[in-house]
Amino acid sequence: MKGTEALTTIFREQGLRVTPQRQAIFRLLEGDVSHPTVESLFDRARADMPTISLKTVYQTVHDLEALGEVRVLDLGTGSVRVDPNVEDDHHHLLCTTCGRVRDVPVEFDGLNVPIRYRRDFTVDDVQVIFRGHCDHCFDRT
Amino acid sequence: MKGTEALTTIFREQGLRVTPQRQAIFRLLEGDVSHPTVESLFDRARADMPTISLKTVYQTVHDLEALGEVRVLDLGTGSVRVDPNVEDDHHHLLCTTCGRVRDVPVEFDGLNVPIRYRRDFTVDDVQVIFRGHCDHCFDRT
DNA sequence: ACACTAACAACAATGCTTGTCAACAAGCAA
DNA sequence: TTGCTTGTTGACAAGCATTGTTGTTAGTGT
Ligand SMILES: [Mn+2]
Ligand SMILES: [Mn+2]
Ligand SMILES: [Zn+2]
Ligand SMILES: [Zn+2]
Repeated sequence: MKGTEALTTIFREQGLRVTPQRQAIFRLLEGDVSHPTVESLFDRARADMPTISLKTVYQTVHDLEALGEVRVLDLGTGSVRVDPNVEDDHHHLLCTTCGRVRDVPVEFDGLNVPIRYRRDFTVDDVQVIFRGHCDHCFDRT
Repeated sequence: MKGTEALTTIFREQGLRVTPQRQAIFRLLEGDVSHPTVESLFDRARADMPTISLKTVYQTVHDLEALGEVRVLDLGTGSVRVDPNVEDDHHHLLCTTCGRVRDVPVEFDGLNVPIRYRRDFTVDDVQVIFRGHCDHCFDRT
């Protein structure tokens, strides 16, 4: 994801307005590697802006997604995760106990559909989810 | 997934009761490769049993899942899919337009987390989703 | 400063899934 | 068979994440 100033320019170019709410969300997302839920962004934004609404956070996240500045991930945890890392092609490690998400770079080759199963189908995107437990949660079993 | 008679035995062994509703669902799932939603199972079951409730279908699907007879997949389509194919280790091809799901056998090697990213983490399961479009939907673009 | 209109907060509504509970029926033993 | 025990059913309400609605506010280009 680009920086706040760059995003400001991009938003204006698209006819989108840059509000204090949106700037707050830009700042929260910049460099965040935690893959936060929208709700958690909302909670953190509310610390500074008590009147910001959840809808506004959703709205801004979707706008960022439409501009390719974030990716919205559904890892099957019930709520969606926002990933500002769109620069590196990567997959995800998910702790099914605490819900923490970690990036995994794409280092394995050969991840594609065998040709005979590709028949009648065009693949646009591959999502890989490694599910398991981080050591912190593993110890507490 | 095992056959209806085998499932009947297994359910009774577990202290679960085998009702006409459950047998109807067993029959619907047997050999179904469409990865149906619970709602679609419900609709089909209702054809024969007009009074069956959606809750009952969810209940039975979850019981089957607990016994390892089906897998419940969340492919990010809004509702969950039921997969009676637990015999073959496989991944999925999803058409993001029509929602159709197809199996893809695991033929690629090397699908694992690079060692240095595996640190502090134990991987239990890998889910791969290939998203794209089937030819039928591709033509209508 | 002005006018135009996107974005805001508040609130209601949606869609999928689960909780509650009284009536029911499957399974088992006598 | 018969009756008892207990899991299951169906109807309805509730939960949770996300989106729709709406009158009002405020960002933007002029
Ligand atoms: Mn990521
Ligand atoms: Mn499958
Ligand atoms: Zn954990
Ligand atoms: Zn399709």
